[in-house]
Amino acid sequence: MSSSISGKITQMLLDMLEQDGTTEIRRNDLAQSLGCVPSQINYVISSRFTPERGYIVESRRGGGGYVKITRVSLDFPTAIMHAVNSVGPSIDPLTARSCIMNLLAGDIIDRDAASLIAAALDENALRPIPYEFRDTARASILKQMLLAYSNNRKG
Amino acid sequence: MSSSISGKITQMLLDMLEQDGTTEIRRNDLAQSLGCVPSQINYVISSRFTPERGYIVESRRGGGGYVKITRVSLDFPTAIMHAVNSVGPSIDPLTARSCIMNLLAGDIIDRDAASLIAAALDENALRPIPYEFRDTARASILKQMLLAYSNNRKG
DNA sequence: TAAACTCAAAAGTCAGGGAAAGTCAAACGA
DNA sequence: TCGTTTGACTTTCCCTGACTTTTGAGTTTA
Repeated sequence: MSSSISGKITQMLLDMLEQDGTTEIRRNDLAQSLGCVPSQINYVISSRFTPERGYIVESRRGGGGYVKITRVSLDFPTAIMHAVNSVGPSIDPLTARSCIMNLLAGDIIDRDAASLIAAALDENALRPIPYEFRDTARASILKQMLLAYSNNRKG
Repeated sequence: MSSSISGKITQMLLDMLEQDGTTEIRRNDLAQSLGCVPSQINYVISSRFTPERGYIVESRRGGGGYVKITRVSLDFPTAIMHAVNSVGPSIDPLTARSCIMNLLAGDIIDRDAASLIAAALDENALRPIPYEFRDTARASILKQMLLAYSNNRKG
């Protein structure tokens, strides 16, 4: 498992996250120090530090660029994480709506959040997206928002 | 972020604005004291202190020239409408982000809302959308969310 | 004296080069 | 097969310097 380079990268990132659940790296430096090509960092991040596993990833290109990984706090996340994992890669408007309503009804999210999430996932908001991509986009947005909400609830 | 010179300039200007929402600088002096070329001040201003992000910039050339930056603060409905109208049909990730941050800084939206909106507009969330539609989708989603937030506050 | 004429001191513009991360598809391997 | 590894190419952002434009002040001229 960690005999592979990807395993080592994963372990290293996990170690860095151990401190306070967040870490900021320079992609090229990390690749350098681990003896791999920079793009392999992307591979590891996109295959292991996904929303489903409770991570938020931010980055910036150009001079002074960085990649920042944040682990969502696992304080009261189980319901949220359950929702995130149950969404799957694609979700239609009606299912999305009832997912939100369920979370609201279960007091997992508050009314303001429900309203914002519903707005973002609405067909009107997603109209500029070609039809065949809408449901996957909706799923992705929903997961990111739930994760952000969960992350915010740590204080 | 402030590892780059542009970041330092940005921070410095933000600090100056902190006082009373306005600041007047001598471009050359500021550049001198920060160890950069004068035109970099223009770069920072034109990329970060735009009307879209809630700032107005005035200046004069020649002897006794200056650059003046003012942060506009508006009441809730006006600010929301201004934001919605200033977005246009398309918006890139960075501009979207600072639009949100500006609303947050002006106490127009709260921290939870800012975090949720930011998550929905993040490149990660919008990744399933083909590149050429992303910015228009982002703009559409942003407007819908702001409108929803606005409606929620009234009712 | 008033209009016209320098002139230097500011700020603005722009294009190009460099640095850093992202993308993608092909090759590879257990 | 399916996950890994690689590297060529793209995109974004930062930084610089040469060149342009504007402005106010001082000087000259009718």
